[in-house]
Amino acid sequence: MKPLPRGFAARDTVEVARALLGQLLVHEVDGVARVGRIVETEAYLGPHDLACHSSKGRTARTEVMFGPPGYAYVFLVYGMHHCVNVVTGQGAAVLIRAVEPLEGFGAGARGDGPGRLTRSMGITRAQQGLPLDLKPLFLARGRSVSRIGRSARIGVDFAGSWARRQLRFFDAQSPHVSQG
DNA sequence: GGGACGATGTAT
DNA sequence: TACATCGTCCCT
Repeated sequence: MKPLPRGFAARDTVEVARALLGQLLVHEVDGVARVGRIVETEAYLGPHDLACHSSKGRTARTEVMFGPPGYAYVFLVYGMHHCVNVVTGQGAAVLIRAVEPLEGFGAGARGDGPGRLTRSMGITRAQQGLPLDLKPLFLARGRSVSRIGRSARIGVDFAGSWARRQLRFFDAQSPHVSQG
């Protein structure tokens, strides 16, 4: 399986959020590939976006978001769930919220939800800052999405008018999109 | 040093 | 609708 070029993420963040739909997220654990087809994403536009972690300032945690595009930003929420993002640069990133399990998922492991997919694919802060065009964690070409749905982002009600922006994108035909 | 607060998931 | 659970951020 051939990784997408790192430059895939070096575009407008909304464009990347849409282009990621249908592509594959691959994590090799102990030489075994876990493959999910991305069916739900959210765009976090940068320091001016009050829902974006980088809006709280440039800190050790968010530093990778200010680096070059095409790297993984992984964080822990609620003390127990990891979330994985594709950095697009300038403090912006795309959160992967759901994948369709294709390969290497354990029995009963699910991909619907940002915390579920990282758990199922073995992604933790150990993968923070990894380039997404090299093993063990990378993006690859998948089957394109025929209809893209759009909505406000999930769980960012604190962000004022930014909470209402339509920055969540999903495969309208996929049963693996999260409930939100 | 300490307290408030999550880009969630699951059980009640 | 309650709550588990802990890293991060800022000291309100």
